[in-house]
Amino acid sequence: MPNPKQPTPAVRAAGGLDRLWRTSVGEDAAFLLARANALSLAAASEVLSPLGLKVRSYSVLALAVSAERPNQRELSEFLRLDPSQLVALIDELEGRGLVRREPDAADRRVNVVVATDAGRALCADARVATERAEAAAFAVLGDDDIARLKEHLRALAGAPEAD
Amino acid sequence: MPNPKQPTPAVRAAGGLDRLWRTSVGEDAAFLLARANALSLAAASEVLSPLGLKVRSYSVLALAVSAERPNQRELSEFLRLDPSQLVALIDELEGRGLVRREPDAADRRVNVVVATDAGRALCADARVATERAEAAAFAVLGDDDIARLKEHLRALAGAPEAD
DNA sequence: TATTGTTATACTCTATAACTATA
DNA sequence: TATAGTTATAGAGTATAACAATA
Repeated sequence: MPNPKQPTPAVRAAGGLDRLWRTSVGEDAAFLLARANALSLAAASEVLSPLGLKVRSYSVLALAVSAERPNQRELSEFLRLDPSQLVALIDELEGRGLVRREPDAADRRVNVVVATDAGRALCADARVATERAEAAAFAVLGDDDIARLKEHLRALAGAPEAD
Repeated sequence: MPNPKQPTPAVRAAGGLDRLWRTSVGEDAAFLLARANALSLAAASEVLSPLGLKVRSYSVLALAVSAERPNQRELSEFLRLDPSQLVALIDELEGRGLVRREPDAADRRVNVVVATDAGRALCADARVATERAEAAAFAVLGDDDIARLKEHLRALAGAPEAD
């Protein structure tokens, strides 16, 4: 139901939601962050769904496509998901032929997760779709503001400083 | 497990997570937003837990404390929660004597949710705690940056323009 | 007939612990 | 003995539909 419609009668009768935006909650950075995230997540989910991907599986796929050859433990820490959750995500992607587990030669316990050609193709499509959705979701801000916002979020998210 | 520790051996052997930050995922605004939100959420949850509150119940309580006298439908739309979820949240707060349902005189179907004295007191404590936690979580940014970030997030979150 | 709040239910995430195979 | 990946399971969170009271 978290899908927005027009306000219901009981809300309009009370004067609309703007009233509530003026409370302390509407000033709370954590609340704003949560809301912005929910909207961005919903936008991404919507365009990924026709491709058979969720935000989670897309982020795994995108990392598997990269040249960095991440192993499961790295994906787990980077995405802040439990290793057991990654198993399920990778199982599904592997079952669809989008991704492959390659045992590391140096340490045969670790699996490197790499994308197949099909995975690369799908990921490219998904990337176009999400970038378009993201642009729409962030359209209320100007380009400079978006750039600054991303810098700030990178800092909050704990990204390494350098460049 | 989403609780951070020091990197595991398999991660350090691969060169640390900074590699993965340099992929396209590390540039994705939606990913950054999700990560920043997860960290802020975890920080808030941690300080609210000793007060017997979760982020959800705290936001309901904070709105009930406000002078705006929100009804359940307004809370539902503002917090983007299904009405049925609010029932459970309010049931719990009411059971603890923090909140009261007051039937609206004009339309007896609607319940206005108002905080009790105990609810106000607890909310005040919770607000101090979360503000402190928030300050710590955002400490990597300067005051000006935080102010600008909040403006941007307000815009993304769909807050009304005026002031 | 429509709407508010409620109940019931199924489904998806998330968290936890125990297991295996390698080291 | 410790770690990577796996399995199994229980809990929290989420979405959906149907219901009673009121409009």
